[in-house]
Amino acid sequence: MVYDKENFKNITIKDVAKRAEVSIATVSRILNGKDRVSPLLAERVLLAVKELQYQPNDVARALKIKESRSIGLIIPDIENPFFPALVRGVQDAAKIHNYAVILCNTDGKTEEEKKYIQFLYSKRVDGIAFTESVDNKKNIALLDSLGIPVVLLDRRVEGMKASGVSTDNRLGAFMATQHLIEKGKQRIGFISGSPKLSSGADRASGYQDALLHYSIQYDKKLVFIGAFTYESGYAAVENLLLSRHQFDAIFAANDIMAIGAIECLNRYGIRVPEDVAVVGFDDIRLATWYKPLLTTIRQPVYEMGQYAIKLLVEHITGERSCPYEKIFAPELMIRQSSGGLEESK
Amino acid sequence: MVYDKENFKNITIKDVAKRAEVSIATVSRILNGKDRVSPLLAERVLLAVKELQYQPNDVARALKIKESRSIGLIIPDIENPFFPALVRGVQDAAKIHNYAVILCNTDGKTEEEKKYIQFLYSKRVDGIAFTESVDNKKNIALLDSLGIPVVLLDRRVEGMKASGVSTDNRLGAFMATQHLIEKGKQRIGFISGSPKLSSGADRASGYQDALLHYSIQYDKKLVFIGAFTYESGYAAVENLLLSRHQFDAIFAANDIMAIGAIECLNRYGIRVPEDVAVVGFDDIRLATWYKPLLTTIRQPVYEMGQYAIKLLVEHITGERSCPYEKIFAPELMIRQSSGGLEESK
DNA sequence: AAAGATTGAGTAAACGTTTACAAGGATAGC
DNA sequence: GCTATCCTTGTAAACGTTTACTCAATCTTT
Repeated sequence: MVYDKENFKNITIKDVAKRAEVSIATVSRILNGKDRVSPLLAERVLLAVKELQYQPNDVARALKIKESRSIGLIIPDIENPFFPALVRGVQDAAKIHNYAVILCNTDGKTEEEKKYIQFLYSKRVDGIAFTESVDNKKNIALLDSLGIPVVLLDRRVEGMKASGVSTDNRLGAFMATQHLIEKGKQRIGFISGSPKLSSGADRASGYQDALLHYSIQYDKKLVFIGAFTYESGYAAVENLLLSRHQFDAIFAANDIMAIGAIECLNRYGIRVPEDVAVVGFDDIRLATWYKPLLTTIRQPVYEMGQYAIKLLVEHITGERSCPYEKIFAPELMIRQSSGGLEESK
Repeated sequence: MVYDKENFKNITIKDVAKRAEVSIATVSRILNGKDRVSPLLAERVLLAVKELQYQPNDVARALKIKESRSIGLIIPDIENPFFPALVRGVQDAAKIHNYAVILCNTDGKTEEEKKYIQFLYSKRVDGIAFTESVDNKKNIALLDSLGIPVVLLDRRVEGMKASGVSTDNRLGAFMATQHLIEKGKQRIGFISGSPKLSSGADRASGYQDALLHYSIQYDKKLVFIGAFTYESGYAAVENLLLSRHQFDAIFAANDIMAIGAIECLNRYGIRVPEDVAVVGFDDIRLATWYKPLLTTIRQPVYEMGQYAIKLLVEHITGERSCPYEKIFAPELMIRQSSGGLEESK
C-alpha cells in the first residue's frame, strides 16, 4: 500500500452540500442539530453524508469554535505501576465526554513538564490533568497564565490555584502505622517518598501522627527518605540493617518500595512477616500477586482518574468556576506481609 | 481562579506582525525558517514573539497544511501489564518527532476499535499505531480506505496491507518449550492465548514445533485455550488438575496466565518448580518480582513501541511507501519457575 | 385580506495559519 | 545608465468549519 495523500481527496462539508443541493450552512446545522431545519432537507443531507462517508474535520471545527475537544494528561511514567489504572480512569471518563487524551511522560523532570505544557498549549488542548513531580508552583502558574483549566492528580492543592483529586494520604499513613502498632510492633521503620510531594510529606505526617497517638517515641534513625522506587526501598532497608538498629516492622510510602524492602530483607535471611512486618501504600495490582501478599493502603486510583476528568470537564464548560478539592478515603488492605488478620502475641 | 475564556485573548501571528511592524507572512516565514529573510526583520520578529509570549496555534496550522502532528495509539488495555512499556516506547519515539499521541483503550472490542478509528480520523491524526484485538482485516481495510498510515503492534501482518512490528512468537514459543524439554520434562501442558490473534496462533505453533522436533507426542488433553488473562491461566490449570492427566510442566502463552497457573498449582499444594516447571511469555516487569521468579520469553516491548513509531513516521513523511514487517528476536530468560539454570535429572 | 410575526435557508465573514503570486529594491551585466 | 536578475517582503487566497445577518416564504392575527 502506498500512502499517497494525493489519492485521498478528503470530502468536505462542501461536497455534502453540493450532493444534497443545499448550502453548507444547512449541512452544518443539520449535523450539529442546534437550529431547526426541515425534515426534508435533513433527510437529503443525511443521505448524502452516508453516501459520501463524510466525517467532519475536527481541526477546522476546533479552529472555528476554539475548542479542540482534547485534553492533556501529564504523568511521570506510565511504566510506574501506579499510573496505568489512573490513566485508564482518565481515558474512560474522557471518552464519555468525547475528549481525546494526549499522554505525556515527564520522568518527573520539571523541565519536561514545562515543555509538555507548552506543547499542549500549542495544540490548544481544552484542559490538562497533571501529576506534577515536584511541588513547585511554577508550572501551575504557567498553566494559569495561559488560561488552561487544570486538575492536579494525586496531589494536594496548595494555595487553591487549581482543582485537585487525591487520597487522604495522612490518614492512610496513620492507618498503616496504626495497623502495625496494633500488631504489637514498636520499632517501625519508615521509608518515605519524596517529601517535596504532598503525597510524600503527608504520608510522613501520618506515620508520625500514629506514633504520637500511641505514645511511641519517634526515632529518626528508623526513617529513610526514598524516591518511590524499588531501588530506594531496597537501599533503605539495607542501610537500616547495616546500621544495626533494631526494628520489627517497616512502613513504606508506596508498594514498590515495600517490595524492594522485602526483597532486601529476604536477601539477608529475614522473614516477612515473621521477623519483620511490612506495609505498603497504593495497593497496586502487584500487591496481590507478590509473595507474601502485600498489606497496604488502597487508593481508589481508577476512580481518582475518572473524577479528575469530571472536574476538568466542569471547569472547561464553565459549569464550575472555583477550584475544588476532592479527597478520597484510603482503605487498609490486610494481607500476609503484615501477618494477616490474626492478632500477634 | 475562574477559567474565563474571555479573559485570555489568545495572541496570534497578527499581533506579532503588528508589534514587529511586518506582515504576517514574514512572521510565518521567520518562525518556520523555510524562506530567507533579512536578519533585521528576523530579530524584530523574534523579539516580538518573546515579548508577547506568542505560541503558534497548531490547530490553525494543522488545518492549513493538512498535518495535525498527532498520532493515535489503539491498544486493548493500558492496565494489562504488557502495554505500559509499549506505550512508553511509542510515546518517547513520538516525542522525538514532535507528535502528540492520543491514547485509546478498546478492551479488545472490535466495535470500540472502529469507533476510535473514526474518532481519530475526525481528529485527522497523521497515523495510527494499532494493537488490534482480533485479526479481522475489516478495521485495517477501513484505515486503508481512509488513507491513514497504520502500523500494527505486536501482530504479524497478513496480506501486506500495513506495516507491523512484532516478536518472533513462533520461535519464542519453541525456545520456551525446548527449555522445558531440556529440563527433562515430557508432559508439557500448554495454555494458549486467543488463536485468533497472530501472537496466540504463532505461540501455539512454536509449542508444537518443539514437541515435533524432540519427537514428543502432541497431546490435545494438555492444551487449553486461554484468553491472555490471569483468570484463564488459573482456570486452565484447575481443569487440567481435575482431569487428572499427568503433567510435569506448563508453558503459558503469556506471563499473567503463567502466574495464574502457578497460583492455582500452589493452591492445590503443588510446588513450582519442584513438581511442575512453568514458563511464561513476555517478561513483564512482574516476572522478576513474582515468587518464584518467572522463567519466560522476553519481548523487547519498549523497543517495539519505538520502532513502530519510526516506521509510522516514515510512512507519514512518504519516506517509505511499501509496508515493512519488523520482527524482533525473542530471548529466553531462565529463572526460578522452571528450575533455573542447572540441568535436572 | 393585509400586516406583522415566525420560520427556514442561504450568504458571507470569520477562526489563525501557510504560501502562491506580485511587486519593489537592490545588484549585476552590458 | 538601462535592462535583466535576484532577493526580500507584502497581499490575498486558501484550509473546512460555524454562525451572525439577511431575506423570502409561510403562518397568525385581526
